[in-house]
Amino acid sequence: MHAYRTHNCAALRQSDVGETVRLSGWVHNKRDHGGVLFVDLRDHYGITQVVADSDSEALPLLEKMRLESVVTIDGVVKARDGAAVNANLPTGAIEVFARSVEVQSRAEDLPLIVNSAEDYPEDVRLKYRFVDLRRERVHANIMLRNRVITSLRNRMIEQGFSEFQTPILGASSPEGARDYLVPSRLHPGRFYALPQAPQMFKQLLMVAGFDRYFQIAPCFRDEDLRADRSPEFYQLDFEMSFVTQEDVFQAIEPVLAGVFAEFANGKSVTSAGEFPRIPYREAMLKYGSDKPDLRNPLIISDVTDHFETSGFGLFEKIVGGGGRVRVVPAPDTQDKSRKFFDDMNDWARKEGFAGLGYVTRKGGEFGGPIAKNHGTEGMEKLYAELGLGENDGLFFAAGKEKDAAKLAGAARTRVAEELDLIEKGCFKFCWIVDFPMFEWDEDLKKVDFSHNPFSMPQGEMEALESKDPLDILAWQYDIVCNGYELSSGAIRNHKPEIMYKAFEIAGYSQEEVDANFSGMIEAFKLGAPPHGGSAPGIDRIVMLLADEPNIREVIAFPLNQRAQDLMMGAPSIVDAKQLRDVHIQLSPKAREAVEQASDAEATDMNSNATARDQSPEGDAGGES
RNA sequence: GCGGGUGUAGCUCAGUUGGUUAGAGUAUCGGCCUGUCACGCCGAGGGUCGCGGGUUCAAGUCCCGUCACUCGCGCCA
Repeated sequence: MHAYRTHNCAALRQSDVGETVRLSGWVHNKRDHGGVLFVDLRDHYGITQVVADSDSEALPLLEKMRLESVVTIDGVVKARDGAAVNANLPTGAIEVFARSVEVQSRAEDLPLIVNSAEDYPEDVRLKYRFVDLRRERVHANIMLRNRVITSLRNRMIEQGFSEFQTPILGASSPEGARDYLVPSRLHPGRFYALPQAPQMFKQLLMVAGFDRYFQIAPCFRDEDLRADRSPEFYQLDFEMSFVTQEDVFQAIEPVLAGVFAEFANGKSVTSAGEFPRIPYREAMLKYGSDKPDLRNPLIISDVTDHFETSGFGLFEKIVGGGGRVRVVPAPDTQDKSRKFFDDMNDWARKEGFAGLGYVTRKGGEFGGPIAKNHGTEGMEKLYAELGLGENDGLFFAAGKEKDAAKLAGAARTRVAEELDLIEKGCFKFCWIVDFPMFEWDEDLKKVDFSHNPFSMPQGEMEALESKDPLDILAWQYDIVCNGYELSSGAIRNHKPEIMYKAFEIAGYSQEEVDANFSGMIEAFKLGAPPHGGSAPGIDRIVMLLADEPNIREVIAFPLNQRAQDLMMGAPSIVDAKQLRDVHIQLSPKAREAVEQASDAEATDMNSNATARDQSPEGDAGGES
């Protein structure tokens, strides 16, 4: 007989009755009836009820066994009597009568309870993640993640992509997010950077002639976190040669639509080939966002021209100053109280906006200060143009175009949530296309890249030379699903002269470009195919499929919101020798912080830090 | 960096206008119980009310500061 098990904890059925079996697992739950004891034995696969009574030598041992101890049970499979059958359990028709038990590992008092769906504070969950991961929901999430990644990989291979690995220790790039830096021992004063994305390398793979690359790529960004943002995350990174934007869309839509349909659990999914394409400017107007949630039926409209001359002075002033007025409909709000509308305004102010105006309409009757000042005739004209009914309210966002769009976008989401208008049970995809190549940087008073500087401008060199930079669009696109940005991608700029020109428009000299991006520029001078790609975020895909509001729920060992690993104590204090090895000296401020932390950890037994941190010699922990 | 929320037993939470010895559930320990599956019943232990300061005869409760976690903004694809 196998040392630990003949079956897993989900395997046994009616047909196994009478078999002598050996099961191993965790003590999930116990029900002690004095003369008879029930133990729910759990492993990765499921739960089997183990029973022991006074005829079994296992009884006294099992009685004393704490929850989450690991045991091996030898016993016999018995059928359960009719009333005792548990229909909720796949193994519910049988139980294992325990003859003997071997204790593999005794559990002490638990910091959180595995057999409960109770919500625990995240710091407790993350510090004891190995226990947390035993719980049904997170365990299922991590397994879903595994299946999603396997499916993505297979689908990419089916599409003719090959998987490659790219370096983790790379060069720092001044573009984009802050890098995680790694000091170099062999090269004093120099640093590696962890990849924000394998951007350069995947493009170089195209230059190297591999044609279709993909990778389940780890990416790192040293920026502040959000519920849907982790400092380390995985992307389905891919790149293709000799393709147009359309080719990229046709390659990836079946992969995403396919994997979502596979794991959507009954939810509907936008079909491959039917992802709507929404130009960036249209998205900003109609949805007030470049990642619109298309489950939300509300559409924003621009009504600026109605308020050029209006009795409503505030809007007239904003419009006169070049601002815009955007509106979000609030359909069928005839029964909503004044408080509903005032609360929306309070919410907008709390979010840092100037305020959210509103008009009520109940049975055709307009209400609210804007309607009063603007006049019934003006309001009717406005409503007719927008196609609104006699019970539809209207929220107003006014200000500079960017602010008005942003407020309208936030209000669109808020109104739809309040009125419960968001369609359920579906995944709605879209492409956001035609991103502007450049934007006006208000702080630096100059033109700058609005997104990725390595995207090909639409119209290429001719556009750069002849058009207003702010009117130039890029072959750049995002995939959005239910309001989450799943990926961004582009047809790359593979022509050095166009790249120099684009950087010149953004105020960078050829020397600066050469200094920062010499590797790629050199490559493009030695025969580069036109190429493009994208990189859907895997954590976000799993998060959507698992219907989780937080990315950490689908990562086995996530960092907390301050980018710490509460279980292993990262980032940790390192000893002086390690610092010397990599030619690093701490600033006075850093040294002070380290000393304070060491003192605090030495005295504070409630500290989250592990004992390892306290060892000044640094020789106590790890596997080195 | 900024704003919101939270912080009371190992864990989840309650705690009134400031007023007796800070409660419940769960976990743990002890006792009872032969058919439960969130088993049930009886009992016990377990508290620096995040921390520091202040107001007061009296603070979990009010005020100031601070720390931690979290959500959002800034930042970031």
